[in-house]
Amino acid sequence: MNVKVRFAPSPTGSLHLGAVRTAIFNYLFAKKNNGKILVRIEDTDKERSSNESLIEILESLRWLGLDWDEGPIKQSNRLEIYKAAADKLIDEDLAYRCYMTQEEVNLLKDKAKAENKVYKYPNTWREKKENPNGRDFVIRFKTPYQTKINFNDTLRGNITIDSSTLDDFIIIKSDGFPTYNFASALDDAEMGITNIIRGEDHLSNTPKQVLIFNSIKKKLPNFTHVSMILGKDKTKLSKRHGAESINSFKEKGYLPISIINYLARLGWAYGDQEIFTLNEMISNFSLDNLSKSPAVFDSEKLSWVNNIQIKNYPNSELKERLKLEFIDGVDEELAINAVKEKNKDLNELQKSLNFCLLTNESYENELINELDNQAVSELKKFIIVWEEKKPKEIEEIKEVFTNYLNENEIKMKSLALPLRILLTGTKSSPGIFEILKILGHEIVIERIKKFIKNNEK
RNA sequence: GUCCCCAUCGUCUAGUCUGGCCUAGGACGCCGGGUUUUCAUCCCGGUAACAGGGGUUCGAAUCCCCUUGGGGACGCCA
Repeated sequence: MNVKVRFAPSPTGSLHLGAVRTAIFNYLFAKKNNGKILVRIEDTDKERSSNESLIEILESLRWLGLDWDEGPIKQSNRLEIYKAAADKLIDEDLAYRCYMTQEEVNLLKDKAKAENKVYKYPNTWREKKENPNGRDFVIRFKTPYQTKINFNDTLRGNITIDSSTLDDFIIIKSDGFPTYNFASALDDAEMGITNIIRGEDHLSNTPKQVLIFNSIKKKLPNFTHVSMILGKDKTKLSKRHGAESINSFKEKGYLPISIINYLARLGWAYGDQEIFTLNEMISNFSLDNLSKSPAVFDSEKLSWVNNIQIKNYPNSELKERLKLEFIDGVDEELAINAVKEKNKDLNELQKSLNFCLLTNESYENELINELDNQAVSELKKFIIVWEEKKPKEIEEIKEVFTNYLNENEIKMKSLALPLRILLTGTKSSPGIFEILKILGHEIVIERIKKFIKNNEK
C-alpha cells in the first residue's frame, strides 16, 4: 500500500510547536516509506481563519524544509462536496436537520451548568418529520444508540467507545460550513489518506470520525495519536509558555534542523542518539517507538541541540544563510570555525563575526576609548616588530607573539587584552592568535595605526 | 462531573511488547574539578528515577489487578 499522510493545519494563528511536531512525524514517516504528503487547510471556521495565518503557516513549513507533494487544498473551496455528502446522509436516514435555535441551545447549556452537568444535545429533532420553512438549521449526525465504536491506534492498540457517550453531533453548521469532524473525516477518506498522525487531543474526536467513515462505507485509515507537548507547568502548551511560534524561533537564531531534531526527539528516540541529520531521522524513524506519555518542552535542551547543529553546519551554507559579507582579505573559514565553537545561536554567531564583516566596519566602541596610555605605548612597540616579521600562519604568529612577550618581559594578558579590544571592539572573541590570522597582516596594521594616530592627538 | 489516554532521574529518554544481560544506561540541567590570553567551548568527575499496594513467577522496571497521580476531550473551535 502506498503511504499517504497529511498536514492539516487550521489557519487561525501562527504555526505552533505541537503542530510542527506532528508535521515532522508525518514528514519522517512519509519519507521513510516513500509516501506522499498532502497539505490541507482546515479553514471551516469563518470567524477565526485568516489569510495572514495561512501565509505564515506555509512559510514556516517551507522554512523548516517540510515540503509536501499535494496541496495546499482549502476546505473552504470544497463546500459543495460536504453539503452533498451531508444531503446523502439525510436521504439514507443517517443524518437529519435540526432547527433548534442558538437561544434554545444556550438555555440547555445554562441549565446543564446550573446542575453541574455537561450539556448534551437531547436529540430533539432526531425523529421529527416537520420542516419549518425558512428557519436556520444545522445538520446532525444520527449517532447510533447502543453501539460499540472500534478503532485501532498504532500506539494505544484497540480502543472501544460506547456510542452512548456521544451525542448527535453537528456535521453542517447553520452557515453551511462543515464542522471539523465531518470535513476532516470526509476528506481523509476521499483523499486516500492511509495514515493519520496527529496529536492526542484528537483521540476523543476519533469515534465521531469513525462513525463518518462507516456511514460512507470507507475503510478506516491507520490512526496514530501522538502524545502532547506540555509547558513547564505540565499543561498544554499555550501562549502563557512564552514564544512558541516557529517564526519566533527563526528570529531567535535557531536552525531549522535544530528544531526538527529537538522536536522529533521529544517523544521519539533511537537508542541513545541525541543529534541527527535529517536523513538519519528518516531512515531510523518508526511510528511504534513513539512515546505514549506527554513530554515537557525544555528550551535549554533545544538551545543545546541548536549549538551542536550549528557546529555541524557547513560553513558555506552558514555564510549563505546569514548573508555574511566579509572584509577583503579576511580568512573566512577560520573566522566561521572560530566563532562556531562558542555560540549558542545564529544571532550571537553573527554578532561575534562583526569585527571582520563589511557591514560592520565601525566596530569601534567605548571599550576602545577606554584603553589607557599604557596600552597605547605597548602597541606602539609591538607594531614595529609585527610589521617587520610579517607572520602569516598561526604557528608563525604564535612564535612572533610569544617571543616578543619574552624579550620584553610582558605578560600575555597586558598585550592580548588591549589588542583584542582594539581589533574586535569587544572583550570576548576567539583566541588572539586566531584574530590576528583571521584579519590578516594588512588589516591588523591598519587598525593599530589608526588607533595610535587617534590617541596622539 | 462523564469518557478516553498515560505513568523510569528536575526534564527528554533507553530498557517494557519477546520477564533474568538492570547493583536501571545515555542526554539536557545542576554541582565539583581541569584546560585556557577574554567570553565561551572542550575534557574529567558527581548528583538524581522504576508512583504506591497487591498478585503471577525460581525470578518483575518489564505481565495482571487496585489505588494514587498526571494529561486530554466533552462547542454551530479545530
